[in-house]
Amino acid sequence: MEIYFQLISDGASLQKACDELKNEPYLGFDVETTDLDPYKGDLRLVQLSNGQNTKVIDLRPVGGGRKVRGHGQSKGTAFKDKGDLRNNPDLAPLRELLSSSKQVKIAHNAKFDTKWVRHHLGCEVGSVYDTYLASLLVSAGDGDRRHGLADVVQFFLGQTLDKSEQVSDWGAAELSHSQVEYAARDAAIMPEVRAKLDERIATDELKRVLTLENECVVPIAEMELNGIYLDTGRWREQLDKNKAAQAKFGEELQDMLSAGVAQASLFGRPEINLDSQAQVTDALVGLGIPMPDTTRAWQLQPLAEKYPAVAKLLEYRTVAKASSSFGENILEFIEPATGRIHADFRQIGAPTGRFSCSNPNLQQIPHEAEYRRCFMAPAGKKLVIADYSQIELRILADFSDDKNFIEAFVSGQDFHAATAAQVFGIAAADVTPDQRSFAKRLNFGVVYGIGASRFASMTGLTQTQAEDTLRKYFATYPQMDAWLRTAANNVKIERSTRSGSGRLARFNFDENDRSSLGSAQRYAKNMPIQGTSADILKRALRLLHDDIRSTSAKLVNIVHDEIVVECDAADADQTAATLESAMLRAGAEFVSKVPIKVDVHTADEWTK
DNA sequence: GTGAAGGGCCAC
DNA sequence: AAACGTGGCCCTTCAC
Repeated sequence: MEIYFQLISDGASLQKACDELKNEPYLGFDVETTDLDPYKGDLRLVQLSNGQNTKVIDLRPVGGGRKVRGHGQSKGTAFKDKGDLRNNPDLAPLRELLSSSKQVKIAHNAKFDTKWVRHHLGCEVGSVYDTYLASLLVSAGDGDRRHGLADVVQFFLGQTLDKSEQVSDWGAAELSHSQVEYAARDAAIMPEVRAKLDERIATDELKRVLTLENECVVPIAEMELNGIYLDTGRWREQLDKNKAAQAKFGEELQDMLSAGVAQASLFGRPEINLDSQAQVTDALVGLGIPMPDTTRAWQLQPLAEKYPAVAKLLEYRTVAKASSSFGENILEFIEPATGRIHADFRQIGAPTGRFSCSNPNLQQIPHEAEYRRCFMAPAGKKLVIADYSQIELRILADFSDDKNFIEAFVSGQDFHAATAAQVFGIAAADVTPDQRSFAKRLNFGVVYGIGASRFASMTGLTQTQAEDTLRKYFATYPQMDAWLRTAANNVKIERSTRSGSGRLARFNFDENDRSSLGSAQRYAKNMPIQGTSADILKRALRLLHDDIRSTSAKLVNIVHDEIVVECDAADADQTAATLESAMLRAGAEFVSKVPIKVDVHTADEWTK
């Protein structure tokens, strides 16, 4: 497939090229780089295309090479030769085109491209259409579908896209004709991909959620570039404590277990791999302990009181987990160029719309202060930390329109105590700690579709008592009960459900398999709630992004219902007000019958 | 050696 | 599969 493209490598040609494209409503947009990490590599090419007319802009970060095989050569000086690309006046037309919101830039996984433009060209991409996110939305959680550009092009256009040049050497002094053509083709195809995708987006009624997602790309790109500061001294201190505890508990456990091993050798205690469930289980059985089918903590807990070795194993597991998952490895993610951690956030990490995070996962840092206090504001800065209070329960109350549940929120009292009072039919002041605890577990469990047996085992109630408490709970909130039942029933009828923004999830279950149906039904109850919570967070991120643009505030982390912003110490109060406002406005766009509550505070450390 | 699967556990 | 939803990371075990 031959396509028309033009290679640009001087200021005059760039100006002309940008003029040609500046009235297009949509532009295919792509970049080629020498690394996946903008802090490590160079930005080599920026491609823009209206579908017919494609410009490949060579920023030529490597010195020396001036020729591109098979192409005419430009007369001017290479962009990079004039120093930092961010200040190069020859690139002004490109920056203007990219940062304009009049031309929607269509890119596949636009977070990647916008990060490079932000860091290397110093400008924010104005308006984004992400075909990767659009494809994910259309697939509605079908995990079997792939969403690479080649897969999406194949699926929506029926064309085969050759991606073999993707991993070629983009730092080469001379790019081959094949490389440049590949680069041009990836940008040139985007308008057509968007057009086809958009038809599906329209018929599946996904316009609102796609807008939500597209508007969130740049805020997330910036958050990844911002990174978060981790005090390595503090982290090492905690890590050393854990290592010492692991060694100590390991020794003690080893001693206790060896008593149950048959062949105690002449050479001393036989070594057991304490991280092997199989070996540890064998040893515990050898001690005469009746072992349950799994050795997971919740199963072992009841045995811990009677058997010291089990208690020791649980202690060991806790510190072993801490020193493996939350130890040295996290320090390796600190980027030398910034001294900060730049994790990867997947915007549609779950079909519900929740983010996922990796390398490292900043959403699973233990809640204990010993860990969180290591994530800090650098000198002269503050962290502003805000989280939605019981957002999922408020969404459930709003969606189900349950009078009593809404009342529990509107009253503004301690929410779990208020539900306890309603469920047990007593005055709020008379609620015992036990009753409040039951109500709290129920409130949380209900959004996951908890059953009586699970509730019984987590509270210590008998099956009958648990069933009775659940019955009372749902009798107190009849509209909520009805909403959840309808959600479960719709699995078989509609075979799909949606969040507040219209995010779609289709069900995949085996009609004849009860547990498969059951799990689909629990998902159907949970997805609209979890999904709307994600919608609200994403909307808040966009509103926040626009509100802090010209301030010292920077987004540094998000954890499902929490937003962490770093700013100059002097701006902390203003930032807190801005953040709270953005989150409240976002909530109000999806929830109207229940007040949204945001807890916000300012600190030097990421702690409550 | 490498990679997938299984078990376990951290977050919300 | 904890008959409670969504993720990622670490370790062992087992197949290639």
